[in-house]
Amino acid sequence: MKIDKSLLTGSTGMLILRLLEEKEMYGYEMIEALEKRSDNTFSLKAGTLYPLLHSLEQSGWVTSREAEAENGRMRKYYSITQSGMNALSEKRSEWEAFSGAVNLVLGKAGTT
Amino acid sequence: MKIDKSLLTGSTGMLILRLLEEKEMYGYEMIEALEKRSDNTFSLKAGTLYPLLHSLEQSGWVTSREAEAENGRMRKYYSITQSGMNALSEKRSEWEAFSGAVNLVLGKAGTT
DNA sequence: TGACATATATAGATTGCCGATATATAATAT
DNA sequence: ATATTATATATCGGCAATCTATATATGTCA
Repeated sequence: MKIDKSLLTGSTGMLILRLLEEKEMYGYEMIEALEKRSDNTFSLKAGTLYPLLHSLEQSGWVTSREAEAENGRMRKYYSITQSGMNALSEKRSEWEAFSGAVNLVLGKAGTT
Repeated sequence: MKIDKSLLTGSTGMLILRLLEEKEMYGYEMIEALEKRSDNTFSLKAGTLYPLLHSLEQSGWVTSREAEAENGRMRKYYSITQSGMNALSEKRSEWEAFSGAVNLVLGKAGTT
């Protein structure tokens, strides 16, 4: 099914932080990981991700290092910081509250 | 808790249609109803709602009629159309897919 | 009378994401 | 050898959704 893009708004940063909570990753890798882990529901665009990573770094939620991959390519690896973990935790709570409230309005039972 | 506004993006139309599915309502009433039914999580602003209602009407998903309330005030009552019900059903499915995918990435169990 | 709640409306600003485009290298196909 | 595709990062312009601020008008209460 085609998801209205605007539904995604605001949650992308949280999803990226969540990926980095598990392991260090580089941008391109995140796009594929997000697609796979969401059962092909999300396909984050490069034009969305890279600026977002820069803003996450500016916020101090992630740090980056450049490194050469086995194949000789240069990649920029991102890791989550402690501050980023706190932010993720906060965003998780917001998501719980938000989705719970939507479900309340929609009239679905037991989804808090 | 303070919900990041951008989380709401794209779902507001669905929530309004959902309210109108139950009964005819006027704008101001919807703001209060949404606030109440979401446990004070959502507080839709008038500057968001009224333009949204106009666009829902333009899409043919709602119709409006002006009527005088008991107190003599003029109100604009909105009702959902058949086409609006179809749209709501579609948006519900999108919401299920979207929130399910977010929960997949977040790593919560059993939230499809 | 003045303040506040009710009720609808529009304009301007902000934000988040996408599409398009650019650059560069590695892998694969012809 | 050369062309195409996949990998990898990046920026810019634009659109859509929401908010803030503002405007207008009426009813209610102190």
